[in-house]
Amino acid sequence: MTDHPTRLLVVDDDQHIRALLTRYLTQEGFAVAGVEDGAAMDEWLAGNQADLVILDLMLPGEDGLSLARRLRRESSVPIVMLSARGEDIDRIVGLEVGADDYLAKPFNPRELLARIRAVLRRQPAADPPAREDPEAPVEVFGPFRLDAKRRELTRDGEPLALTSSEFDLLQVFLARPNRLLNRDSLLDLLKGYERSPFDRSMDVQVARLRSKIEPDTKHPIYIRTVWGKGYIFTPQAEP
Amino acid sequence: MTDHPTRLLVVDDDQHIRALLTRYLTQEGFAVAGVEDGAAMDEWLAGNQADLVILDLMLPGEDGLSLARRLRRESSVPIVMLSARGEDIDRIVGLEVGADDYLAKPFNPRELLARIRAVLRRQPAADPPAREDPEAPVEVFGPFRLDAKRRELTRDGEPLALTSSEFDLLQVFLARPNRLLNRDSLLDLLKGYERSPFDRSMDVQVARLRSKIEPDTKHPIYIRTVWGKGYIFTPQAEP
DNA sequence: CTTATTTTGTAACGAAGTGTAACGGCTGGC
DNA sequence: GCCAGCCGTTACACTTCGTTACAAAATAAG
Repeated sequence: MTDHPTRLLVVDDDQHIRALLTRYLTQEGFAVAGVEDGAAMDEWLAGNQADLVILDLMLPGEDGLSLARRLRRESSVPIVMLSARGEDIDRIVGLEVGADDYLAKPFNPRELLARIRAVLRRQPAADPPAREDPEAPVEVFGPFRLDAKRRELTRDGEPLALTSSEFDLLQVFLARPNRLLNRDSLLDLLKGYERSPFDRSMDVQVARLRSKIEPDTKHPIYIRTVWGKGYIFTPQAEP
Repeated sequence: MTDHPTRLLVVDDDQHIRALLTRYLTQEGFAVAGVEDGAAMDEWLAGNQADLVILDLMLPGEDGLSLARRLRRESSVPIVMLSARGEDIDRIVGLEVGADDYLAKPFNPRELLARIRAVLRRQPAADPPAREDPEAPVEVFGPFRLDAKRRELTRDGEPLALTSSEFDLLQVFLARPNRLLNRDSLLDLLKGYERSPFDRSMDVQVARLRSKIEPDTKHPIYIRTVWGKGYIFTPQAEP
């Protein structure tokens, strides 16, 4: 679970609307920043991070549609668009551009709030692997090559089928090489919830992953057990 | 149906009126720009396109009548004239010059709105040539090429028939590359309604789309499943 | 060293999630 | 009205993954 308030960025050239939204949404528990156009948005995002962007369609300079496309290309931050147009055709335009929801002006702030919450709720809360690696989408260890974007693992170039959670687990290990990871941490990282006393699911997951990547599961070289403590992932040099 | 808001240009030297009209007409769903005289109008039109021009009769420098004549000479954009003088003679002169309608100050914004709509309705969408959008609505992934405007998909140049909802789905994916999209979001984006607990329609739609674009549906490379979460679209580099 | 206790590995089971073929209601063209 | 095609629903097979049970391994106790 996050330990900071959800950060919203409002991009609208109307000072009045920015003030209104900032006041209202702050009051609802969000951290709200407001900027007036795309250039200011870029500047703000260079130094800050948003959990959701509220984007006006009509902006001076680069317009909202174009901004949304740009945002989408470089991040997966949820977008809610505001627009004066409310017809169905607009919904499609919004979709094409990659917005998550769409609201026609004039709007009821309560409705905007509801949509923001709905979008955030739908946002897969705990996808640790997805935000694990903003930089390096491809990791190599031994004969393996893991592509985070495509969620694909290959050994010597041959694709090796992992299930979703096996992949997530491997990614968590890969991001923390040579580090002891206990079962509680792993479960928290992967599922986002507390581990109950007799939960063995991590053991089983580790066993399943080992069976796919270890040359000899009896003597694992990648994922080693530290008795009474947890597991350590040790990437091997290429053979 | 147009795929952008109707763009209005207000030419009036009174800052107050420009602000009023901009606010009011924006709220009614138009994209509104305001300039204060003929020179500014020319400048604006050099870089933008208007679907209708609202022109004050009394202007500093070149007056509204003259502007209307010039506009008429070089384009067929509809013109609504505003004037402080409300006599019949002016009305006739305004129309004679080529304006499409005429309104005396002080006017009720609602009436202006009604006249704008009436003029636009009369205008038989006769401007397809002028309407080319700067954004290329064409996306490329792998051997595919998706043209949003024509709603066409081609593979290696060969047209590939998609149904309209398959096309919509692909478009939604394409606008959100490398991003986990759960079934709730997809259904909301595509159909606009909540997903009921056992709704499998997205699964079926995804299967149908896969069968048309994936080389091997057993091992999809474009639309991958994340078990328990949703789908991720990963555009591949060109082969 | 022998035995008891704790921890781990893994096979097996079953609930839940997913792929997809088949069915049928609906719509739009003729 | 007929036909074709679209698409939501359903059914069923298959996959995934948490749980459980039990054996093996590691450690602690005697």
